[in-house]
Amino acid sequence: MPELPEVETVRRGLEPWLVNRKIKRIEVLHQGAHRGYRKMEEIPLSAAHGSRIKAIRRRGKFLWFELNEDIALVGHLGMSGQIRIQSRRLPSEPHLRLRMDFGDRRHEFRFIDQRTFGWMAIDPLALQGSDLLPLSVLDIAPDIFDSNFNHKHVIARIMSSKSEIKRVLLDQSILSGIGNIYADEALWRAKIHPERKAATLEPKEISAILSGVKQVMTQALSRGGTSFDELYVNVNGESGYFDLSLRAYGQEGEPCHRCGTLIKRIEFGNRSSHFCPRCQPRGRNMRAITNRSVRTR
DNA sequence: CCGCTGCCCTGCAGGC
DNA sequence: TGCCTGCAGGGCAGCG
Repeated sequence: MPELPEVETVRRGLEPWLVNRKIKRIEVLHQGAHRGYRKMEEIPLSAAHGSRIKAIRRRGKFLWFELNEDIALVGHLGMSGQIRIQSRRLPSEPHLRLRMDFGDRRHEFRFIDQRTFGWMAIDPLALQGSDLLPLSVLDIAPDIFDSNFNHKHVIARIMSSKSEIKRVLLDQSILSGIGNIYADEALWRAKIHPERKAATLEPKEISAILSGVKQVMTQALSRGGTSFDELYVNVNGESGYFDLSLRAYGQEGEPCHRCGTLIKRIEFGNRSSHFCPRCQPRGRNMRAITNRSVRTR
């Protein structure tokens, strides 16, 4: 599942191939790959034909190619999206959704997406402060590596939420780039229960979560950066290059690396949270709400 | 305005 | 063996 470190790895991998190159042709092989984003006016991807890619930028999990001061080609990998610089001669992948000719004799850009939650679209750029952002990114908060990231402001926003901290961490309008995996990992590092109400957290505890986020993402980035070769600019989601370092996510029934207590999995909404019941206690304020996690066994 | 649920989609694992 | 169900989870629409 591509979260910030995976998208950033893709961005870094694409830069040497695409910056200053001209988009010759984009071919959409699956309509879903170019579905209208929100109520955005749908501009055909062919509008990018002939444009030079000035820069490749990222905020949170959103990636975009800046084409000029007015327009960008924006992409989101969704859950299963992959971007590869691939030999033109290789046959189409089973879930190839879009390909782009960027003027390289031997290689082309391929967008592959099994579950089709990903998309690419032409999006007008707008000024936000000193940043040029695609319209679809205007509501996305700066991520933890962004120079606009404001630690105090984010702490205040988290504390003013009425939700559980896990939900808040997944809210891309407060702090972007975090998905289910990194949320669980950061909470494990900070020793905070995923169902703690955000408003009950001390600033110190939120700082611990934020540094957990930064640590685990930095670690993932350093590994992701070493895992791709010349042709593949993306990380292979299935290879689990980061699995070795996972302490909570997907570790149900495994002993906690700190205390040996078995990691527990609980449902929330349509998804799940993984945590150590001993290192990450609910805290007094949670006891009244539910004992669902106890009932699962 | 805010918070939460349901939904989009496909492949795969596990149960019967 | 084959069918069915549930699960994976990004983010949005729509509801209360």
